[in-house]
Amino acid sequence: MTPIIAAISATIRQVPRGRVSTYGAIAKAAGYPRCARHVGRVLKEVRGLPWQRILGSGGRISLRGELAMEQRFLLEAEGVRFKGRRVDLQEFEHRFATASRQRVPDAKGVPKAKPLRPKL
DNA sequence: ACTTTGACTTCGG
DNA sequence: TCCGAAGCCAAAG
Repeated sequence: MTPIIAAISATIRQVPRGRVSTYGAIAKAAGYPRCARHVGRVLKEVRGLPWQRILGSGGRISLRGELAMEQRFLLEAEGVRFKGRRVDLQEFEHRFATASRQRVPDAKGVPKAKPLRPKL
């Protein structure tokens, strides 16, 4: 379990029944903005997560085939309503309390502090 | 150290 | 609204 996977898993678990979040929002809340793809990776690998509550940008389901149908079914079963092919995020998106924890809390000393985006 | 791999996102047409 | 391309970045091999 790498730190990023742990952080993302924990963040996903914070989304309550009847609410949803997005890959990008989870990534940001977990302290890893721009790592939306990793959220997908975690959802696939880690078992026991409320995977159905995570949607793509705009509240659209980004899965294909039967999984997509199942996701929609599960969400509607817990009270999340769809407007066409998407969920109204204004109404159902979960707001994380502490907006965003910042980065990985270093376990040891604080030796390597590299700029987040060296390249700008 | 390098390449491939995504349950992604944004932008143009 | 629906693609395609480009950008993204840690993990895995």
